[in-house]
Amino acid sequence: MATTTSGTRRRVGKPRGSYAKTDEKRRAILDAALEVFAQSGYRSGSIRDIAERVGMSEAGLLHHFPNKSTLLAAVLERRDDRAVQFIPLDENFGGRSTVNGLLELASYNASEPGVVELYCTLSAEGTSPDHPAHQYFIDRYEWSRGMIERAFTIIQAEGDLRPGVTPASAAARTLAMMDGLQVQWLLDRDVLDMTEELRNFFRTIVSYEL
Amino acid sequence: MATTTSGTRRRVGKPRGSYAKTDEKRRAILDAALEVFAQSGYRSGSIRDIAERVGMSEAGLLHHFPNKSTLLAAVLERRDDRAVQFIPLDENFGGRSTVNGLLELASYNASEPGVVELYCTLSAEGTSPDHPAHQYFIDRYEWSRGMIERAFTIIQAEGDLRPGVTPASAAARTLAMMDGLQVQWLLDRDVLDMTEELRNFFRTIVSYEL
DNA sequence: GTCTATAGAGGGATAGAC
DNA sequence: GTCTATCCCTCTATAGAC
Repeated sequence: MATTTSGTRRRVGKPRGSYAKTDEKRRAILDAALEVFAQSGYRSGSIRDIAERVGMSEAGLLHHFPNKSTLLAAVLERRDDRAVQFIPLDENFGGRSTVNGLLELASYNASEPGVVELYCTLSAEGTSPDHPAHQYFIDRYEWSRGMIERAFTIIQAEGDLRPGVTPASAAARTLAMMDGLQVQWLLDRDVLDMTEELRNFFRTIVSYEL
Repeated sequence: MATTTSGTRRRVGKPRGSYAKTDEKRRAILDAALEVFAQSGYRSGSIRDIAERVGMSEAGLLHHFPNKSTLLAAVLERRDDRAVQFIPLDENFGGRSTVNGLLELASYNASEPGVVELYCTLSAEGTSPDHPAHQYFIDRYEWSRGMIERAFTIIQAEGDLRPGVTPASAAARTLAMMDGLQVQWLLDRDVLDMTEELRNFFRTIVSYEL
């Protein structure tokens, strides 16, 4: 096999080193796009703004990404594993490790306001059926709920889920709590400690010490 | 006192009846604006779209509201008491009645997707400091947290708050839960019962039967 | 790979006629 | 109170030069 495809780029018959600058540009564009989409949302965020931040023209930017929605998809794809990396998913997947991972994620989020803004803004915007990221968010929530539900099921089997709590309900409520805390935190970062409140929430769900 | 001011309108020296049609138009505009701002947000929602829905020109609409942000303020002001009406605020304010009121509010919300969309979309958009509704949402959350905190303080005094739960934390988390459930509900209305999940949440906060 | 130029759509707001 | 006409801005995307 002589061809490798990475996204839409083709790297056939040329030395890799000559693409270093292109990849750097792409990364710079994605960083700027994250900022802009986070602050203005997708619909109101402009390619012009992104291009300015990265120091190039709109046409220059569109050489790397054919259009705006492709750029959004690339931003989401790039940041997607961010959350997942906090949770051991393979054979090390466990109940308590997932809960701890979510707490660490909340803590990490508090250090990256831009990313919090991005997901908060885009998930609300993305509730519209005609939004380019609509299906992305549907899939993302479905997957996350399932993952967290499995974690709580394990905790329940260990006898550490509080009476009356079901794994499915607790999973949906965990995501809701994380999302909702972010809104209040973005409005006023001093009014609320996201990690501490998420921990308080978990204390009402599981019976072991946290 | 010969003058009455209602918003920016002045009704001096003319019979009230002659304004019935104007008020009707204003209401129609506000209804359309709610739909548009709910579906597209403030920044991407257009006066043009709102005017079309109400069957008039942009200039005609702008006769009633001088500009776009004034229109947004009017939409928010009009729908603001919606939530408050579910909670007895005067001398009848109480712990359990507030919790019940919030459950009824969640139930009402599920029957008015447009209003849920509006607040979900705008509160996320409004986290930006330059958004015209930014301060509105800061004030709104602060007021709501205080109100709910007072309710939980009463419940605590009655010995019905679960051990380890503080009124302030429970208040912030109650709002977070309501907001977060709405996002998931808007993405897929069959995946989740907002009222039931809010009730499940309250069960982890208070110790009396719900 | 990046630019200029431009097309073509859509937006907020104002002036002035009726 | 509502309209048409208009101004001037912003936006995405494409064509084609370099």
